[in-house]
Amino acid sequence: MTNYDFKAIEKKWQHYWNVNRCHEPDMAQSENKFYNLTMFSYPSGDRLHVGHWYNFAPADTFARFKKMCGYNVFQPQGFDAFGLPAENYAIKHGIHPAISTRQNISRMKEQLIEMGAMFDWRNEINTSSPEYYKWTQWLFLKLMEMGLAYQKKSPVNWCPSCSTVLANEQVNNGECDRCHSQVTKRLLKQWFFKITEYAEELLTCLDSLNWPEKTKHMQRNWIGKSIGSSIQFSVVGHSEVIEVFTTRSDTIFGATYMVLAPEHPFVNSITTTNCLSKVTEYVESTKKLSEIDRTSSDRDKSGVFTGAYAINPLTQQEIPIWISDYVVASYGTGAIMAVPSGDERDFQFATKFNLPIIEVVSADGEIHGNDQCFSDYGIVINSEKYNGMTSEAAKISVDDFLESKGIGGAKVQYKLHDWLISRQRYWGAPIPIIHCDDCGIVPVPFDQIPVLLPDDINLAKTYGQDISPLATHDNFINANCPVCNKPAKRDADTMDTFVCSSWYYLRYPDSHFDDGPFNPDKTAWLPIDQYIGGAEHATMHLLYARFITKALRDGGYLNFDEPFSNLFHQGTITRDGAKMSKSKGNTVSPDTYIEKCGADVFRSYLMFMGPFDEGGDWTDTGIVGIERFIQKSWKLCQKELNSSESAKDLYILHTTIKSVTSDLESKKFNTALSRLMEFVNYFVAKNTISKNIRDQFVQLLAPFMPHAAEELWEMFGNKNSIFNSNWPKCNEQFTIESMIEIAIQVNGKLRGSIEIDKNISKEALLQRVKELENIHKFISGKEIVKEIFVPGRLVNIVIK
RNA sequence: GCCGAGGUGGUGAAAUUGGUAGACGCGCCGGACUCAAAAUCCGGUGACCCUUGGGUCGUGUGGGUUCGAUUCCCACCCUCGGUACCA
Repeated sequence: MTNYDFKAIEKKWQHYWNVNRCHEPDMAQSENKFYNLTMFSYPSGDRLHVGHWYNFAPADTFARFKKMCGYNVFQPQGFDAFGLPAENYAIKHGIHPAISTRQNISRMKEQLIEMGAMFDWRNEINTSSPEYYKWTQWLFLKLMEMGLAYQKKSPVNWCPSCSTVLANEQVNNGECDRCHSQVTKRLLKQWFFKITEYAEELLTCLDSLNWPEKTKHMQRNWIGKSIGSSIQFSVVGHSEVIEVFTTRSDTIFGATYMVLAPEHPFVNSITTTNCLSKVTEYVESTKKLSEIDRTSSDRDKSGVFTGAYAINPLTQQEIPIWISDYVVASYGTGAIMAVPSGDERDFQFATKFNLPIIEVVSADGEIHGNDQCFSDYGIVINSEKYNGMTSEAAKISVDDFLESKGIGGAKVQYKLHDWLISRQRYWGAPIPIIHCDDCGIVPVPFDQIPVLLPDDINLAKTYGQDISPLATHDNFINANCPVCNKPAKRDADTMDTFVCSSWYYLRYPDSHFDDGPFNPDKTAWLPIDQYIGGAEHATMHLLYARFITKALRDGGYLNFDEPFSNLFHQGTITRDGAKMSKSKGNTVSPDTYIEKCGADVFRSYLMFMGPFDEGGDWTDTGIVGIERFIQKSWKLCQKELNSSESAKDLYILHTTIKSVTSDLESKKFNTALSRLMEFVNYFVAKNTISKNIRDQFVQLLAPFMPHAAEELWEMFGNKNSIFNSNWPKCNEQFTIESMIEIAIQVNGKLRGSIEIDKNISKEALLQRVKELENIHKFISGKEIVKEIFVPGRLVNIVIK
C-alpha cells in the first residue's frame, strides 16, 4: 500500500498536465464549449492570498466537473496589470512599474500553477503590455467614432491622495474607493464614455441575466431610473429658463418656491446685487463642506434667497428662487420646484424660512391644512381645473399641458452618469488623442496605435503636483498633428484601469491576435458561460463590461447583448471579522498550508468550510478533517477489491452520484464533500469495495482533489487523465429503497418511528402504528379527530 | 433613514413543495491498540428531567396561521452588505 505523498503527487501531475497540454481546449472547435472565467487579478507584490484561492479553486472544481461532463472547457488566466499600486510602489522605492509588474506576474503564475487549476496559459493576458493596450486604445477610438467618447468640462471627483480624478462609481460615501481619502470636487475638462446612452438597455436586460438578485438590484439602483416630468420656469427679468425634473407634476400648484444647487450655472447671473454677498458666502461655504457632511440627510436645512423670482407656469405666480445644498448639482438639472406640502425636505425648508405652503394633494380630496406634509399619491385639491383628479391622472394632464405650451412634458431621468475615464496617472493606457491648436481634438489614426507609454519617467517629480506625469515627458507629449502636421500635444492622461478590464474577456479566446482586439473567428467562444468573482464589482466592472459589450455590438463587432450570462459571487474570507488586507496585517497565506497538507486538501477545505457565496471568518481548525478524509479515501481505494455489490452498496453509490452532481451544478461544494465523506465512511466500515464503485468514487472526488484523483486513477491502471473520463451517471433504479422509515406523530409531536414497506397503504400503516406501545399509550381513550399521512415521510394522529 | 442578505449545538455548518431540526466536519468525553504517547479505529455528544422505555424545552425575541413552522404571515431586536437630501 502506498502512502499519500502529496508533495510528489502534486508536482508530478502539474508537470503531466503541462507537458500533455491537458488544459488547452481546441479553440477551433467551439461546439459544446464552456467558457469558465474568474475575474482576473491585480499582480500585487504580496503572495497569492486566501482570497485568490477562494475565488479560483472552487471555480476550478466547477470547471473540472464541467469537463468531465463532456464540455470543451476553456479557463484562461491573466493580469489586470495597470494601476496605482505599482505606480505608488515605484514612487516609494524607485522601481519601475513595468519591472515590478513583470516580477509579480511571474511569481503569481508559479503560485497559480501550484494550485493545480485547469488554466490555459496559452492565452494569458497582461493589460499593461503594448500588444494589449493597443486595443484598449482602439476601443477608445472606436467609441469616439461612434460618438460614445467625448470630452467635457464638469465638476469631477478628485482624490488628493491618488492625485487623480475618479468616476462616480469609484467614490463611496465621499471617499476614494481605493485609498479612502476624502474626495473633493474640481472643475476639469475630462474624457467620458457615454454609458448613459445605454441606461435603459442596461436596466431592462438585467431581467434576463442569471445573476445574483442582489447584484441586479444594485445595478438597478445605480442606474436609478425615475419616471417624471421636465418643467421650464422662466425667470422674471432674465432670459434664463430654469429647467427642473420632478416626479410629481401633479403637485405643481403647490410649487411656492424654487431651489438651485449652489453650483447651478445660473446662480451668478440671476442673483440680485443686494443678495450677492450672502449668496457668494453660501456658495463658498458649501465648497468647503466634504461630500459626507453635505449629503448626510438628517442635517438641518440651510440656504439663501437669490433675490430673483420665477414664474410658476400653471399659476402664473411669482415664486422666489433660493439656493440650498439640499439640491445636488449632479442629479437631474440641479434645480427643483419646491412643493412644501408634498415633499418632506421642501416642507422642512419652507418651515425654517417661512415660505408659503399650499396643500395640493390629500388622501380624500378634502382640505386638511398645512401642519404636516402629505407626500403620498391622492386626490388633487387647490389646483383649479385639476381638482378632484387622482395624482396619476393629474400628472398626465399637467404633462400634456406643459408639452402643448412647449415648456416641458413627460421625462425619464437616470441617476447613472457618464463614465469618467481620464486619470492623471502614469501607469495606464495613454489616451490616443492629440490636441492641436488649429484642428482641436484629433484622434490618433488607427495605424499609429499603440501610443506607447514611455519607460523613462520620473514619477517622484510629478507626484502630488496635480499634473499627469506624462505632461512632463517632452518626447511623449510633443507630437505632430495627424491632420495638419503642425506641432501639437498629446493627451497627457491615461485611461481608468476599468477600461482595460471592460473588454479583456473578449480577447482571451485568442489573446495574441494581431489584427484586432479579438479574433472574429473565435467569437463563437463568447459570451462567458460562467463568470465568478467578487460582489464588490457590482456597479463598477460588471456595469462597464456590459456597456462595452453593447457598444461593440452596435459597432458591428459582436453579435450578443450580454458578456456574462451566468454570474456567481464567491463570499469574502475575513479574519476576526475584518476584511483581510496587507495594511491591517491580518492576511492569511495559503503557502504554509500547501506546504503542510497540499493544494488538494487546502482547496477542498476552503470549499468545505461553508457555502461558496458566503465566505466566512478564517480558521484552520477543521482542515484536519479534510486531511483525514483524503487519507481514508486513499486507503479505501487500495483495499482488496470485492467482486460482489450489495443493493445497499449500489444505493450508496448512486445516491452519492446524484447529490454530488446536483450540488456541483449549483456550486454547493460544502454539501457535495459531505456526501463524499458519508460514502467513504460507509465503505470504510464495510472494509471492502468493488472496482466499479471505487472507480466511480474517485471520479466524483476528482474535481475537488485533482492531483490525488489522477494518481489513484493511474494506480487503477488507467492510461489517460481522469479528466478525460466521463462523469458517473446516476441510475435511479438503485436509489429506490423498498423499506423506509416513517415518523409517527401524535398531535404533531414525534412519538416514534417505524421501518416499513415503501408502498404500504395509509390504512395498513395506521393500523400497525396504533398497535405500537408508545403510540397506544397516547391515543387510548382519546377521540381521533384526523389522521394525516405524508407518503414516505410521516403519519400524524390528531386526538382530542 | 431607505434597500438587500442573514441570526440554528461548544464550534464551521446541514435540512425537497411547511413533514423525524442539528446531516457532514471540528472540538470534547469514553473505549480499543500501545510500556507510554502520537496516529488510527470504535462508541457517545443540543439543554434539562428521569432508573431503563421515555418525557419537557429547543432554530434571535414576541405574537399569528396550521394536524404540524428553521421554512408562511405580522411586529420588534441584532449582525453584515449596498445606498445616501436622487426631487
